[in-house]
Amino acid sequence: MSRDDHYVKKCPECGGINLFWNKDKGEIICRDCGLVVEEKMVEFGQEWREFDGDDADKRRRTGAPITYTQYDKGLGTEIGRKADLYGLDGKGKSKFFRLRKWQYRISTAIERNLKLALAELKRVSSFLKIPKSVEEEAARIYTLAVQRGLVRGRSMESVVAGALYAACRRHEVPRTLDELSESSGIEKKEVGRTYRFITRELQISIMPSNPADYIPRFSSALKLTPETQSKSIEIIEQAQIKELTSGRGPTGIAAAGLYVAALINGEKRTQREVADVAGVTEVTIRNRYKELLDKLDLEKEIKKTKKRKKGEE
DNA sequence: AAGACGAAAGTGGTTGA
DNA sequence: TCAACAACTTTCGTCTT
Repeated sequence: MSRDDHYVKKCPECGGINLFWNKDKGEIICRDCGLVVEEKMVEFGQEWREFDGDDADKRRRTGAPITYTQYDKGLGTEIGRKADLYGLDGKGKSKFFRLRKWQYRISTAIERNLKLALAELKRVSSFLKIPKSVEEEAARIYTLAVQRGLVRGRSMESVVAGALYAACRRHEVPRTLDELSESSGIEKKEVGRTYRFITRELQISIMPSNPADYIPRFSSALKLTPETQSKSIEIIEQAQIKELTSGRGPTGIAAAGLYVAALINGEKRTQREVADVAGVTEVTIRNRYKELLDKLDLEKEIKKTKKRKKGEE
């Protein structure tokens, strides 16, 4: 598994192929649109299995997280090469062996943990119908988290949920915290907390999620037509232009946009129904909805469809 | 009777001193 | 570390369809 296989060759934003891999910062940037395609690239091969023998001339990876963002490639202390023994006195040697024993213990513990965690991750992501690529990203994030010892004091499940949430966000196929919470059995608060914690600790930067990303899922859950779906995305885009979206919860905006779009296309859903699939309350939908009506001239359109409906009868 | 509306009080998280 | 603050929720009474 070479590292390159995992990473997109095309910019997901503009489709450009003019990607620039900045090895020092460990990120891939699209030169056409400036999107940071991948950051904090890490080798995710299975090398952690390999440091048992002394013969290996390969890089050891135990314990320390290896990111390309740090000047010394992570904590970077590599224990285990015979060559390192030269010039050590007795004390030095015993220290060497002690450290290596530790390294061994840590590594097997990590391995065990990973096995369990990846099973859990698989379960949750299949429950939520999360794409394979996102699942893999989550696995990477989780692996990093264990290697850094971020799981200590937290349940494995909650870290898995947090990693998944982060992966979904990064791939712009967001799931709500409620959904993660329901499928993993971890409290919503806790999922959010670990999410914030691991993204901060691993320095994974995540764009604020776009309300439009939620539309396809909500829309199909409500059995709305594709026309309504694209209408709602249109509405949300307009809302973003008028800066109605900043600081607001994206799910609320998505819900309100969908609600209005359904109204306009004469596929009315109740606020309750929309609120349920979006995981917000009717009140929030009402507030966003009101703002949308105020700032975007949507009332005309709604009246239009109402009249049209009357005429049909 | 169900849905939509809006006021008021409460919750959890962020921010800035 | 604490208080102010914004967004969102819960609850509840009233209006509309």
